[in-house]
Amino acid sequence: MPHSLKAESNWPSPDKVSRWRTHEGGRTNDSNELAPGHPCFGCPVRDLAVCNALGDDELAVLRRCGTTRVLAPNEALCWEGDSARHVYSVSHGVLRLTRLLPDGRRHIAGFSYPGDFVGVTLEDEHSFTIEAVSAAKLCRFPRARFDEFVEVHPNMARRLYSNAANQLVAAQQQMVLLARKTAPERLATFLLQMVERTKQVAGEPLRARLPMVRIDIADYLGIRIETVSRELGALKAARVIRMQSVHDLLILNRDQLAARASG
Amino acid sequence: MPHSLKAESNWPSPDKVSRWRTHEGGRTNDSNELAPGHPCFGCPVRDLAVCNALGDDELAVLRRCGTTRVLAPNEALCWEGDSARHVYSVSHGVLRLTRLLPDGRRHIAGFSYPGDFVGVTLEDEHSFTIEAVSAAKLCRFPRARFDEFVEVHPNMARRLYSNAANQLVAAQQQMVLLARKTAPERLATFLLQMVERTKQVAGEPLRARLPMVRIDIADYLGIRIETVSRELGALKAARVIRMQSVHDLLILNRDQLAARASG
DNA sequence: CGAGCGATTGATCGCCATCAAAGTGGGTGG
DNA sequence: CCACCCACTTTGATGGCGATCAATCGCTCG
Repeated sequence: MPHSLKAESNWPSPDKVSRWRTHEGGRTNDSNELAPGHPCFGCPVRDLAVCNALGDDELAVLRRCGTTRVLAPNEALCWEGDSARHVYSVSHGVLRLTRLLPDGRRHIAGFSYPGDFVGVTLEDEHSFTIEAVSAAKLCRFPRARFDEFVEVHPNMARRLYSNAANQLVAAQQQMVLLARKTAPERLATFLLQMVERTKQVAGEPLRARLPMVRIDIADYLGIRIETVSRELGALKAARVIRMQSVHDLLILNRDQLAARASG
Repeated sequence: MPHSLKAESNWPSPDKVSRWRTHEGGRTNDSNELAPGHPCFGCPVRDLAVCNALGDDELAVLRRCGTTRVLAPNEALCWEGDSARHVYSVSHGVLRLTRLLPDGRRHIAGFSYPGDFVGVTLEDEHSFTIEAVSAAKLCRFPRARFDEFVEVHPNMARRLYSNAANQLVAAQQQMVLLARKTAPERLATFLLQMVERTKQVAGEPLRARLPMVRIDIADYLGIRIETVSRELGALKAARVIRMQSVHDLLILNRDQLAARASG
């Protein structure tokens, strides 16, 4: 593991990994095929993403062309304009997809979580700079090999299509937000999205984990960092949220949050 | 032809249609299969869209389940939330895909031109209200039949995927515009898009046809109608454009327009 | 303990929205 | 054929939201 990762503890210990695997119903016999040193050993997204669409035999084929890539926070996976020679599947951590205008104005098209594809494109070049928000780990596939694989496995092709369609739906949602919502509405909408992406514990209050820094939120919502702060402050003052820490919110009143999001 | 179409002259006369067909290289023998009364007779987008990905035999199969639908200006093809029972391919005219916030704020996700698919979704419901900007004509396919067809024709599946990928790229472009560009930049960017979609005549000055009304432009760009007018006025004053009519612009200085679009 | 970065809070400014009032032109009916 | 009408567009005056500029806070790390 490269030294660029600040804390070893960011990664699951081996026995944690084992627990995850046994929690995933159905495919346990397949763990027998994997040596602990194999790149896919203990991958927590076995039942998400790429792998979900595949039978064990198909997966074995795909595995052979995949390697892993580890990113430290803020480390780039690729730059906008790089030739698109690989596709990736996120297994740990969160990434951001950013794009710059010539004068440096920045936009974040989205955040990618474990189970998401990144770097998939029909173009020759990556259209985004992809960076780690938090320490991240990915499966990397050479594009040529991946394309061949898709060609032979209709399930994977369907999966890719459905992935593109879902991303399109999300992008259309976001366009409405950017075109027509006010700053408070943007923040509320964003927090609801983050609630969805945060693992909740039954019986405990609703939480929203914000793995990214304030400027990432601002560049995602098309506002400024000061506005993000002020609107969070307003939600706090209105007792809609409470801040456990800068990256960790409690949602005290989800209905109120939804009302402020305007659809 | 329904009376809702104001002017018969909006549609190509039969001999015009014939000229178009002979302009399309390659598939002329296939015209023998079509009686003049057939819905696909003389379709000017035979080599675009759906049909392009298919051989003549495949196309014949698809044809059997397609009918045509004609729309008067501002007539709706479907409403946001309607169950998505059909998919369409635009053959004439321009459509707009709109979405409303609960309080009536409107956003236009995009405009669809001849050759474009519309109404294609993986959801059960249409996610947009689709309306005619100008008098329009479409090929309509029952979704169930269309899905079956796609299932059996990998070329069509690839075509659909590529279509989704392209729409995604366009949506990502538009998000940057909405998140980070100023009003003058938005207008300039939009005009460049319209130049691309306008058929140019070699040797004549560059033109941009704007089939939609000002409020559609505003709702597409996330600004107000008055701002659209003012920025068009500014471009006119700067001798970057000239207005032949409200819907028809001459581009006097494309480089200047590109400079004002900021990428 | 101090340095430095990110977050917050405060003060002011400017772009674009909003409100208001013509101007324009295509279509209709007299 | 002309005059009116109505919808769309343009232009003008004002205001507000969020950007910008500026200062402070507070946490993490050396």
